[in-house]
Amino acid sequence: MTTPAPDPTQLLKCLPLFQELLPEQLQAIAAASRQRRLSRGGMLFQKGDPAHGFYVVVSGQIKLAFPSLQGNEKVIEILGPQQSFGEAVMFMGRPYPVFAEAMSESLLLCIGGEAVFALLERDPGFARRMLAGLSLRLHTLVQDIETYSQRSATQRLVGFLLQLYPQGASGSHEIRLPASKQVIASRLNLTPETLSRIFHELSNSGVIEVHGKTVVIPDLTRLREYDL
Amino acid sequence: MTTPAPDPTQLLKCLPLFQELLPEQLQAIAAASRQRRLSRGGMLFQKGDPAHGFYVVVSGQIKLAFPSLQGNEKVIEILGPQQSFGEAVMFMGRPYPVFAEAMSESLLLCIGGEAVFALLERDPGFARRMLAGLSLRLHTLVQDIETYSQRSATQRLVGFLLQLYPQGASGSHEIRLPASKQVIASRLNLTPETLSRIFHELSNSGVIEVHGKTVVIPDLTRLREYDL
DNA sequence: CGTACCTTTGATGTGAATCAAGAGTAGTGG
DNA sequence: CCACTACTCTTGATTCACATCAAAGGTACG
Repeated sequence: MTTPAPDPTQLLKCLPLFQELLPEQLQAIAAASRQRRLSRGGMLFQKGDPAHGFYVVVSGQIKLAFPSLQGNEKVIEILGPQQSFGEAVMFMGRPYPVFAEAMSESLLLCIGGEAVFALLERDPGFARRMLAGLSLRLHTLVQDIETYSQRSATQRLVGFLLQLYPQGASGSHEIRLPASKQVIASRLNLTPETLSRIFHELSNSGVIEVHGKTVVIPDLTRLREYDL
Repeated sequence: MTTPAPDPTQLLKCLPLFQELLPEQLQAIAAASRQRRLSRGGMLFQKGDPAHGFYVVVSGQIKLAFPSLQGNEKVIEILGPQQSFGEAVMFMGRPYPVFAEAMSESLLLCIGGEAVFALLERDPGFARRMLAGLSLRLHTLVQDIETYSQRSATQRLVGFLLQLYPQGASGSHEIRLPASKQVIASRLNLTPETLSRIFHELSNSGVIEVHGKTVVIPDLTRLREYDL
């Protein structure tokens, strides 16, 4: 039933973060990492759990979110293959500020903190790549704040769709939503009802067509206009 | 008129980031840094400017914000002495995503990127502190998003006041607002009108007293209850 | 002491949440 | 293959928090 365990070294070397490491360094990291399988709905960690390392998504999808008293959680990020998370928390030796749940059958690599710290000692280039990676995330978050605070619900959705649109690809004009509309609504800080209504409006004005999880964009330029 | 230029090395060694550097390392950093004076309203950099280094506030106050078409800008952060900013952008070699403006007569240290990169090569401990510093910022931003998206205007203000409240200090019960109410409103993603009304409500219910920029908190516990 | 900017106060407007059903859609097991 | 349950998604009516508009005090400072 379960797919065969892939070689961790192979997986690691595909990550931007580890791109330029020497084989022996890769080995060291690989040795300090464990694989972790989760089925849909499985919890990787809870908010408040202590962090001993960071994670890389190999396959599947993981969502990071805040639990909420009334069960309506707030999704911070939806992570796919090749994306990593938890580095920041590891460096600070703090508990996780969010929880992580698998949205589908997922495979993860869990990389122990000690190995990273050891590598940091020896390879300044590694430090620099790590720093750059973290900076990128910071940058993204700053933009998220801009988004949340200055843009309407419609603009947020359009921005999201545009971001999903394969770079420069002018062929297909078709997007597959990466998650259920509920989850996307939460990511965009909207209720499912509102999201539904906006999809409807955009359809009516002919800017997009929605068929289940498929969104067709007949005129990219026109959609972009909503993005201000 | 201008205060005498202080010794950059003295300033640097007070910063958490540079706390444990060797004197010669401090020298190197100091050599690569320039001082920068700004008067109230002076611009340090604009959104979109290229980043060649990062900044440390020595004295005064700097605000980081997004420009906005209609002139109503969105304040991301208000930075005081000892705080630094721009590291993330420097590592990515990207232009600044926000602009920086002095809110009062300010003195800054501008630290060149090359010196930092060089130090990174030699001192893994420095790398680690840098990483931790950046991680902390990331953490804060994630919390900011939680704040913006899940909390009411009143809760945001109370949270802000609580954060301003000197740690554990049970003596004074008195806070000085670090900026004009306008600016604070923006930082909390509110209009000045709304902020004013909330201050009024909180005063009426006796949880706080407001006198200009001074806020008195007669009962800390009661204020905390608003914070949920 | 006057001009320019903060801050307050009141009246009104609105985007999105909430509440409340209903309509698909998808797995489950007989 | 067809109910049976359980979601996810839509649609409409209503509400509410906060923004916007407008105008009047306050305060700071050249």
